[in-house]
Amino acid sequence: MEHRIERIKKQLHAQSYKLTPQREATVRVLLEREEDHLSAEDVYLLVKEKAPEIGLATVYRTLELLSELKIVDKINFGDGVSRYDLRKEGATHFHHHLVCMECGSVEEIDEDLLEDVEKIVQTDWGFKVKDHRLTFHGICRVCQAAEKEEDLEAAAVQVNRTS
Amino acid sequence: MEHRIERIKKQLHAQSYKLTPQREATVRVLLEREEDHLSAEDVYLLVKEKAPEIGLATVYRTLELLSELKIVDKINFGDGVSRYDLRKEGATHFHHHLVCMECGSVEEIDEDLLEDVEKIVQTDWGFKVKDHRLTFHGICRVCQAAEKEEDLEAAAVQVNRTS
DNA sequence: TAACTATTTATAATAATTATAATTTGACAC
DNA sequence: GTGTCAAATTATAATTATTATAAATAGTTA
Repeated sequence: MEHRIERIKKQLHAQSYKLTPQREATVRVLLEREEDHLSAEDVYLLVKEKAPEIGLATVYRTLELLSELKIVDKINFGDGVSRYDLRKEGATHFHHHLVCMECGSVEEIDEDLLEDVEKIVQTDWGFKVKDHRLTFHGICRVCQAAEKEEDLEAAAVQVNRTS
Repeated sequence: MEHRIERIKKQLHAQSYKLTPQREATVRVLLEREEDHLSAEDVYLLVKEKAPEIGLATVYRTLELLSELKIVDKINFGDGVSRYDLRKEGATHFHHHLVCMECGSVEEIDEDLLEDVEKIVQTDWGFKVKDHRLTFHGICRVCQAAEKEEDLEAAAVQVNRTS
């Protein structure tokens, strides 16, 4: 944790930004909740626990700054709120997401998976790829199991009826 | 054009929705500007030219409806506005986008390209993929050429100076 | 024609985000 | 240490996109 804070501090200093207490508190929240996909509001509420005097605008500005420095990625899953996602250390690309259409859960995929596709885009479309956003919408493992369960129960009812 | 309107009319009727004059005007705008990625506001302004009495809320509702019926796809390029993109006739998947970080242009890719990746996601993550959103951010062909141009000019200045 | 439902309009409300002005903080010169 | 300055923050207002509400309209069926 401290190590990553240090690294981020250096990244900020490299662009002559400071790691103010407010910014540090924000980064800490992001590190602690790395698995989640927090909205600015979410971050604000969590940061307030550490630094109650912080303002919402500061959180927005901090997230914007971290986003410009590619420390976090800003992503939108179509619910009208921007969410902020820490980039893994050393990752050159943004990771992918699996959004469940049933339960709304969001899973991350760190593997690249797009190397071949990006090559095709570069050669066939002449587009120099710098970054990507890939999100799959579908049914997660858990909800698939639940559906199967329901189907079995429905089938059982059928059998009871006809027998 | 008329043929596609007819098809959309049928798709609406199949779910017992009607193709009202307002809805038809909206669909016509989307068809005419198929290459663009219009926001609700953009659509509203264009529809107003055909049907000046239409209300913004109706446009929103219509786009929402078309989106539910998978006639259009709602997409967000990170500028805080939802954009609406007609699905190609018969397309089962949403097409991909190339967003230029220099000039902001948006190009479309109709090829699927993700078949292999989706297979991997299904088998390795147990996630049943229903749809996807893939956007590449980078430099388009035109801006790359412009950059090369600039580099050449800069080099020429160097040569003039040192000679 | 009357009754009913879906749709639309006009407007208000909400929610997310950004801008503004005043204040605070921290670094550096003296 | 004190004064000065720029950057950052706070509190608040403003803006923007979107959604909700109530009344009016249109189209359909009995």
